Amino acid sequence: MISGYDDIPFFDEDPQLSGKPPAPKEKPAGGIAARAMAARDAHRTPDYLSGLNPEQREAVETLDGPLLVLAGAGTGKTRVLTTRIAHILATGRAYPSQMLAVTFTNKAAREMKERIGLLVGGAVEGMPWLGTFHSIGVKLLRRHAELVGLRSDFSILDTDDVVRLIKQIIQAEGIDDKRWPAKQFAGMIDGWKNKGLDPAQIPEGDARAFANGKGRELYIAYQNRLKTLNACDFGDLLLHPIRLFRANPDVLAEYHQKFRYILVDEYQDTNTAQYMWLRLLAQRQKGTPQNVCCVGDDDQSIYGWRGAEVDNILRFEKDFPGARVVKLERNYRSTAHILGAAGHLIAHNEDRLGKTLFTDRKDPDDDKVVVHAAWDSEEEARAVGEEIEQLQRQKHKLNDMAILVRASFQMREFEDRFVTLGINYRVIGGPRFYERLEIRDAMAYFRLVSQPADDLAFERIVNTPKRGLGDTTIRNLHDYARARDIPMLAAASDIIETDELKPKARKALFDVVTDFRRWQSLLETMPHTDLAEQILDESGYTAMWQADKSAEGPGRLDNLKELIRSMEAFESMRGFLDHVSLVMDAEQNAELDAVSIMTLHSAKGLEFETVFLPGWEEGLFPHQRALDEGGRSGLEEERRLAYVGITRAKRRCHIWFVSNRRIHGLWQSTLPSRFLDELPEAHVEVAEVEQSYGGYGRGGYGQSRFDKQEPFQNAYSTPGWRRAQANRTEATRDNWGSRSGHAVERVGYGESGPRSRMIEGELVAKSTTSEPSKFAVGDRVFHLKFGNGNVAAIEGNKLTIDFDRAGQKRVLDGFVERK
DNA sequence: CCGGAAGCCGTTTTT
DNA sequence: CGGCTTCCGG
Repeated sequence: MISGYDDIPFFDEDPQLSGKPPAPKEKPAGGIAARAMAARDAHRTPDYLSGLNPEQREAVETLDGPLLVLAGAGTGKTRVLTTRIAHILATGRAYPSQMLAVTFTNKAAREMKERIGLLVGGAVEGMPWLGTFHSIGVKLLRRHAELVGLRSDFSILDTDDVVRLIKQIIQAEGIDDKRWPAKQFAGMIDGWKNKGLDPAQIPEGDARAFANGKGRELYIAYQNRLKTLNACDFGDLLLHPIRLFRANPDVLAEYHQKFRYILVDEYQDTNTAQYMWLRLLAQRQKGTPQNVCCVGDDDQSIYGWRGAEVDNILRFEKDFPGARVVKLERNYRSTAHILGAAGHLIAHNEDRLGKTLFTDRKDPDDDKVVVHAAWDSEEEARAVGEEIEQLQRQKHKLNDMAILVRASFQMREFEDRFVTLGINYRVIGGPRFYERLEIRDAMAYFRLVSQPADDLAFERIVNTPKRGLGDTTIRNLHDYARARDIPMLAAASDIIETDELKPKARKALFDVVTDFRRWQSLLETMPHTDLAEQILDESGYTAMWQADKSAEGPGRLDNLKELIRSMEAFESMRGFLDHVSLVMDAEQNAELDAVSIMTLHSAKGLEFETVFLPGWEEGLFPHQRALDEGGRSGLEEERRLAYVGITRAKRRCHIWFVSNRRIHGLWQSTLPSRFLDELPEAHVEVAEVEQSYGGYGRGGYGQSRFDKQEPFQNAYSTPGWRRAQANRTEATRDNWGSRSGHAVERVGYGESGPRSRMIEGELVAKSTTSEPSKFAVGDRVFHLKFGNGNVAAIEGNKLTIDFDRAGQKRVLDGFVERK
């Protein structure tokens, strides 16, 4: 069971505690037994500490006072964090409930819980205050909602709700929402909240920048509206607790007393609001030590563009006087070449505390980091595909390989290629489970049942499925509700008693109101999963998808079932709603052996035996916009991103750049990234021409931009490299080896359509068997990526197809359908 | 209410 | 160029 927030009593979580915090055990009382135990413990290193290196151990054992752990990539950061917690528990310095441990993502929180569980044994039932900034914020707010003008059953709005709400507000103010898009304003509000700014505090310039000086006014209107809706946006989950603590020192003092140890992971990613939040909780009265431990890596700060303040970590020692700083630089992940390359690159940054990763690993067989050139992105994908096949032949698992791109549009080329080659892949990132239409609809039903003031939920589902409650009726109802300052559901309840609506609409609305009344009355008594199912059935929502004849229908019904199933892990509807608002992960299919494709941003924290880093070209990486908008610090963040990319690799790192890339539909020649020039020759080699340097007959482009450039002062002017340029041959045909099935997994992608973004799990072409193909030469077929074409030849399950637009390709038959 | 057509934009993403 | 959104018309 995943523990909800409301099952945990406030101060006496620990049965042993009987209402009082435990006496710290560092000074054993005078009893003989106690002294004996202390003596024994002094001579024995607990198991969990042995095996740590000296720095890690210092980070674990420095318990009193502020501590900053600068943990380089692959230096055992999570191990230190979890061991530290285990150590605090084992030495009896605090109960699990007296530790506040904050992470950025739910994934990180989950991982930490698991690993603590392994260390401490099942004894610790999670830690109630281990979670993301936001989930802990929710927990605080549920307890003290009334102090910030909310009720404790408040709703949490996601970005989509927020935009819709803002749009309404903009329109209500009589502002042209074309000229002043709600989305943009939502972004501005988010930015202000990241900085911890109330409407009164936003800079005058910002306030003027939107809608002819109405920025502040709109922000105020938005906050008022949220209050009426009894709702929070994500920013509020941080800001309300800050307000609450500032306005209620007594409440803050309770938490000061409660949290004996505070831990923050990924400190380099904290924004100003999170920083203020932390300062409030960490700054105790004079005399008591601030047991704050922040762990982070300034070299891996890659979220400046969304409000993260690297400065927080750079300034730690000033903020927390007397802080100890421990650097973890011994790397357990990568080869010396990989570390050498990454280290040399990141040394070009000025704004850093300065760390150098090292390893004892000495293996002459280790590969250097390899830089490859390709003619264009298609060739890049083809060559990467060939390398992957090569590795596969050497028995490397696809799960150990990843392609990390700067921008998601780069993924497509690789996907296309892998589909063609039959290489399994999974795409990580993008829209997720909870964002799917049917999930959001279902959630709106549940939200409205448990929080009747949630007008956004009401408006979302009042006419879904269709009930004949069109725009006119809804607008009437909306006005009616606003005029009386009551929620729309309540307004609906009133209005059906009047004759303001046409009989048909009135009846439909009556049914809706009656349904919700009934469901609300069941909320307390009926198990929430049963209720959820009943809601979806009785509302006609399930039936709506059952009646849907399109291809998506069945999938959506499956997703709804999955939603209900996932509710079982929660104790209440409320707990479940919080979970879905805050935790957006989709589960992965771990069974499937597949190459991972993701952005560099989502790769942070992961590691792979082999990493491919395509697209190292000026303009793409570093990205032009980062340079334009961020100047030097923008460039440095890009460089950190490159550093993150390289340091994901354990054994092999292959970097690519192309000479021509299609940008917004136009072919442009591109220059190799400056980051390539910043790699050290000692650890990097430039690939000789390996296999095909085809250009698919694009011989005319043979003059590469490259050849016209100033001579490179590094390896790219080597003979091998020049030969690579010269040796471009005509296209080699696709190289079909025999291989078994193929599967595509879309982790976290919702919605299907022409470009399917569904998790497909195992699918499509199961084998290379000799089973006779169900296609015949001459068949007219359709392929998802290549469009329509005619079958030209068949070998087993592989078809050669002349596509109308894409030319001749060889494709597994599972990927096409007969027209 | 649905669907075609026109227009717009074009990093990175969590909560 | 092309994908996605939005808008208007049937």
